[in-house]
Amino acid sequence: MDNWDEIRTAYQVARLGTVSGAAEVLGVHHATVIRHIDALEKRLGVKLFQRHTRGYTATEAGQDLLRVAQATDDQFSQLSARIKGRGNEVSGELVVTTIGGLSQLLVPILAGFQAEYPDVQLRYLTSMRLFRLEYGEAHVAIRAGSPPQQPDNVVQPFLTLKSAIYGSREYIDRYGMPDIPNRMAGHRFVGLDDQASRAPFAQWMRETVPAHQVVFRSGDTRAVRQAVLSGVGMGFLGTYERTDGGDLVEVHPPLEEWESRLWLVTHMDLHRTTKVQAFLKYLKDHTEHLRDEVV
Amino acid sequence: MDNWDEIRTAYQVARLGTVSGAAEVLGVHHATVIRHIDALEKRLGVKLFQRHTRGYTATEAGQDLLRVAQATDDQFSQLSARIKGRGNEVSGELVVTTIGGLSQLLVPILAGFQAEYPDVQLRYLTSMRLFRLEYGEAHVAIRAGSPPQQPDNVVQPFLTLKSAIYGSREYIDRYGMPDIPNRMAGHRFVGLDDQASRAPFAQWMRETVPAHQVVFRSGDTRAVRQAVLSGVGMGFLGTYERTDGGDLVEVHPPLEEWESRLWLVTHMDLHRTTKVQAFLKYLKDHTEHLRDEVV
DNA sequence: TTTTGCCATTGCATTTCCGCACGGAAACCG
DNA sequence: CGGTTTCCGTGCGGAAATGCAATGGCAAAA
Repeated sequence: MDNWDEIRTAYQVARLGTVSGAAEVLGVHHATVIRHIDALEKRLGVKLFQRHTRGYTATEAGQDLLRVAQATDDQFSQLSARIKGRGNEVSGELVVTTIGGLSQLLVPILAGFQAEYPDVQLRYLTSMRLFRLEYGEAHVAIRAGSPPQQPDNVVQPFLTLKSAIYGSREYIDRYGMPDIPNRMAGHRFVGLDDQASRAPFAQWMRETVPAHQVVFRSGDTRAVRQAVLSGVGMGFLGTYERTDGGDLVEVHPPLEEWESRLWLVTHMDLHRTTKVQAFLKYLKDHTEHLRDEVV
Repeated sequence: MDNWDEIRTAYQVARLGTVSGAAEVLGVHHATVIRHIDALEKRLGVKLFQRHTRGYTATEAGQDLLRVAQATDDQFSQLSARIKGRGNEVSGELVVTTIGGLSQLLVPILAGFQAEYPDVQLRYLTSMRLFRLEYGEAHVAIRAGSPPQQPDNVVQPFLTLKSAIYGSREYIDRYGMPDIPNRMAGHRFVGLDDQASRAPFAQWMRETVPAHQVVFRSGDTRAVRQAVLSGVGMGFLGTYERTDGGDLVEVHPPLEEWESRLWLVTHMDLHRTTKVQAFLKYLKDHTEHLRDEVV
C-alpha cells in the first residue's frame, strides 16, 4: 500500500461523496482526484466507488477505507499539533554536556533554569568521552580550547576562564612566596591528572614545572582545589573559584596564556528551537557578571 | 497536515536511520527522500532529523512521527489486505432487488446460495419503488420488460416467464371451459391490482376483459394464485407455478405475447466482483431447468 | 596513514503529474 | 419544458516532482 496521498484523496471523496467537493477540500483539480481514485482502484483491483452522475458512492471497500483514513487523518492532525507546538514550548529533555570542573559554576544556573521552566527535564553530562552533538546525544555542549570547527555546529563564545596560581596561607607561611617562573626549586605543585590535557595552564606546567615537584594530581578540579587549600602545594585554580571561602593567596596573577576559552556549541538542527534558545539566553544572562570580569 | 506521502517518507527514514535505506525501501531516489524531508520540516517549522555523515537521527518530533506513522502503516497494510481479499471472497452484504411475485421462485435459490456461502448476509428487497443500482442500493437487480438501457449497468437475459390462464377444476365444472378470447361473457377473472402494470398479460387483460368481469384483484401474486385455486375466477399464473400441488386446469395455453422477459442487471463497478459473479453463477445454475423449459 | 565504502547533497535533464478547458449528462427549478 | 446548475470524463500544454550522476565528507578497515 504505497502512495498514501491517494488514500487521502479517496478518503475525502468517500467523506464528501463527490469528486468536485474532494478536489476543493484538497486544493487540487478534480481531474487529479479522478486520476488518484482510478490509480488506487487499479492497484487494489477493487472498486472503491460507484460512479454516477450525482457523484461517487463508496462501496464496502470504500467505506472500509473511509473509516481507516478518518482515524489516520485525526492521528496526523494531532501529530502535527504536537510537533508544531513542541517547537515553541520549553519542555521535555534538555541535555547539556560539558568538560569537567565547571559543575560549581553551572549547576546553580541549571537549577535556576529548571525552576523557571518546570516542564524541562535536565541531564547534565560530564563524561570522559566527548558527547557528539551530531548524533543527538546532547542539545548543548560546552567545549574548551580553540573554536570547534564541525560544519553542522553553531558555535558561539561563552566565557574566558582565567586561571591563576594559588596557594594556601599555610603553605606560603611555611615555604615562602615563590618567584614564578624564576625560582621554584623546593616548591610543591598540585596539578591535573591528565598528562595530555590541552588546558593552557596544564601545558605551561608540563613545560615549566619539573614532574617530581608535582606531588598531587587529580582529574577532579574540586579535589585539586581541596588539595591546594590543604596546603599540599600550589596549583592553578579558576579565578571564579577565588570568591569561595577559604584562605587562599594568589601566588601569581592570571596570565593571558593561561586563559581557557569556552565555547557554546549546539547542533544546527536544534539551535533554532525555542527550548535551546531559552537555555542559551538564560545561560548568558546568568554569566554576564563573569564575562565582564574576565574580559 | 497535507501530503501524507511525505510523512511516509519521513517514517521510513526515521525507521531505518538513513536516507539511502529509506530510498531503497520506498523505491525512489535518495534525492527525492531528502526533498520530502526538507519540505515536511519546512512546513512544520521543526526539525525532524539531525543530519550527520552516517545518516539521519530522529529528533523528539521525528520519534513522535515514527510512532504515529508506524501505526498508520500497519493500519493501511491491514486495510489493503482486507480490500484485496474482499474482492476475491464471497462475504458481507449482498442486496438483491426484484419485482414482486418472484419470491416463490427466488427465495429457495437464495437460501441455497446462503447455505453455500455462509459469510454472506442476504437482503432481498421487493419494494414498490425502483432501487437504483447506480447509488449502490443493490448489487443485483431483476427487472422485467424491455432490456434496461442504463449506461453504467451490465444487463443480461435471465428467464422468460411464460404465463397461461388457469382456472380451478371446481370453476370449470361450474362455469364450463371458456373459449378465449371469443366467448368470455359470464366468466369471472382474477387480476393484478396495479392498473398501470406493464406486465404483458395485464395489458392484454385490460384490453380484452371488461373491467366488471374482473371480480378479484391483488398486487400479491400468491393471493392471486390462491384466489384462482379457490374458484373465484380464472387468472394468469406463471407456468412455473403449475407444478405446485393444487387442482388447476389450463384454460388457455401460454402465448408469446404474454411472455415476460426478465433481466439480470448489475452495476458495472460491482459486476466484476467475485461475490456478484458467484451469485449470478449460482442463480443461473439453479434456473437452468426453467430456461430449458420456456425457450 | 592510506584506502575503501557508505552516505548526503546539489545541479541538471527528464518524466510524470497536474491544471485548464471543453464536452456531455443528469437533476433541479421556476 | 427549457434554462441552469452541478456533476463527471478527457485531451493537451506546462509545471513540479523525480531520476541521474558527479561531488565531497566522514569513518571504519587495512
